[in-house]
Amino acid sequence: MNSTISKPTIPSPSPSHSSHPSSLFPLISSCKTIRDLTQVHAQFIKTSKVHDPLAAAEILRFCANHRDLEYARQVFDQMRKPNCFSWNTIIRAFADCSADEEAKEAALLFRQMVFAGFVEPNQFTFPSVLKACARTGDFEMGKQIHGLVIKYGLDNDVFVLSNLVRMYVMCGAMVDANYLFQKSLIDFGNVSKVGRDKRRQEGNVVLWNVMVDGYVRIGDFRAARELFDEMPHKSVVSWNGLISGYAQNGLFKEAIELFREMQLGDVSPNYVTLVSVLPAISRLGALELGKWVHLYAEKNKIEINDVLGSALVDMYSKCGSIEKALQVFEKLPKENAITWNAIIGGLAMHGRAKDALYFFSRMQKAGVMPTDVTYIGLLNACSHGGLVEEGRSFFNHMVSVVGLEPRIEHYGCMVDLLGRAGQLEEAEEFILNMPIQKDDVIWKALLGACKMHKNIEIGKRVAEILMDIAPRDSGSYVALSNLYASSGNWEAVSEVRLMMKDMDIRKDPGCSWIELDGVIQEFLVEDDSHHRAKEIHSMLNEISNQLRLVGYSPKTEQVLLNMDEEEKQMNLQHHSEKIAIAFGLISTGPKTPLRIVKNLRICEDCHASIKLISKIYKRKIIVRDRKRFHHFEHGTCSCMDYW
DNA sequence: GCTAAGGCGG
Repeated sequence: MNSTISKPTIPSPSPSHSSHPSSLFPLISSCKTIRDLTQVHAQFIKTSKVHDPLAAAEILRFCANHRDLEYARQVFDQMRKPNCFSWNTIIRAFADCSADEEAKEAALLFRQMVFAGFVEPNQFTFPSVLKACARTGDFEMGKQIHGLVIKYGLDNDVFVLSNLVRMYVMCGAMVDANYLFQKSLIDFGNVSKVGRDKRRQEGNVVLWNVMVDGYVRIGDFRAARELFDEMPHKSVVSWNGLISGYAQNGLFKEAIELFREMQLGDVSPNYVTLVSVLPAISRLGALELGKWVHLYAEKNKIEINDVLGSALVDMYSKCGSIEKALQVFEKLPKENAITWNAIIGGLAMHGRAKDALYFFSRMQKAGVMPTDVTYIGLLNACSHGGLVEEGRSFFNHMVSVVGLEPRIEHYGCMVDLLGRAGQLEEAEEFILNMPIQKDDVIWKALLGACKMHKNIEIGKRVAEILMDIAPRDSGSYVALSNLYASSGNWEAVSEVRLMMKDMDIRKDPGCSWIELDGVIQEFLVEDDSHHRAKEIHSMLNEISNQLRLVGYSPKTEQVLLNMDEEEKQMNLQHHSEKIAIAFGLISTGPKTPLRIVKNLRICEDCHASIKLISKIYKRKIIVRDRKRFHHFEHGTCSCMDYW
């Protein structure tokens, strides 16, 4: 199956960006920090200006914008008769906060406002309080507020309505949301009637967006897409919402496909579009498209700030271009840990352990506090570089110096680190002693290490645990089977195979892809569905002859099945990464580097043969497997055969 | 004065 990626034609820039409302109080607008504000506030108290509701509200707003809710609350509590404006500001301040506690406070404030009865909530109050209900998922309160909306006759306000729909969506009440959505469409009449009213149409788009988002949230992508396609008018947010929805739910191809489709229409991608689509590009390793996005940002004067920049760094790393990632990184503002995490993780993935450690020291010098994700990158770097002692000390550093609670991921990294280095007993010990709930992933890390070091004793033990806690997962069966196969215990192999058959558990099919001229070409294991299958097949034969000529003998230990030697060799020859490479060789000019992405880990035979292929055909071959990169050149691999 | 979309991870 192929999916097409757009050709790099860069459209013209889109006008954007909002303007800041000017303040009635120049003293307040000249404030930069809360400290500045306290001085102005003091002066306002002295001059009694603080009793001007507008002035007080602006102070309130400033605190809210600077996330100093405590101060905002004080200012609010000192108001003798807060008007509707002030209530709205304080409620909004709490509702905007991402924490549940604050959202609850917003709802509480709203109750007080209604019960006090001095001022009535208006169309500006409801969006905020509904947002708070949405955040806490307070369906009961949400319904009550819906009642109040009707009581105050605000159920035809697009802002209020879209927040009501959103509240239902976030409370998981899609039926209610949809009912309200349909009803409002009817109430508004069709689009041609409201088309003249720009504001209303915009509100209408939000309503649609919120509904599409709702279906995305409940994972109903078919309904989301249907609604999206039916939209009478799409804004850039409509596109961004679905693109990011796809990308965040593992539907990378769909995300990219939609991004491509967007370019055919009249809505131009903006900053958020790029940030949303980049993770999908990264995951698929679609370097050409990634470069296009980078160029688009530059041509359209979209600021490459830390957020977009980190996404680009990650994209270049995951698409095999660590040098380009480093280039982008150096131009970024570096006060944010995520930016550092992206480059450290990237270096780790490319096996450049020492560089990753060096960047960490730079990060510390820059005074940026590492986060738990930083340590995942560092531990990965140590793991791929065989730096066991360094890894241990990073783990300790994280806990005792930085005071971060290690999460299951960090334990996973440690097990991987110890396991890869052959310290299997210690790795097992480490798991047994960890203070938090063990999951399947952590045992799988150990099982992988057992397979790597052919330790059947521990391997069996781990596999049994795994089959108990994740009985439907093919990974543990395959790993166990490989473990037995590597020691030639074919009887045990077929036992595992039988078990899998009985339980109808299938091995995840190996799959590799290569991007050529903007098209992602995907190959499954033993794939002969490609329109150039014949040429690919003869190239595969040629490769295997060439390999034999230089004295290569296939490493058949990892083949799952008990087949005769010839069959096994044929089986290996048809691994998806080899097919992708054969296709790459016949489809590109001499010396063009080949970039392959594989969904699983690369097998030993493929690794050894690709080293030789890079020498025989004088090609740089960059393979990204499930865990990391392998740069093959002149017969060697950047992983130094340690992966 | 109010609504919709966002980067790093075993």
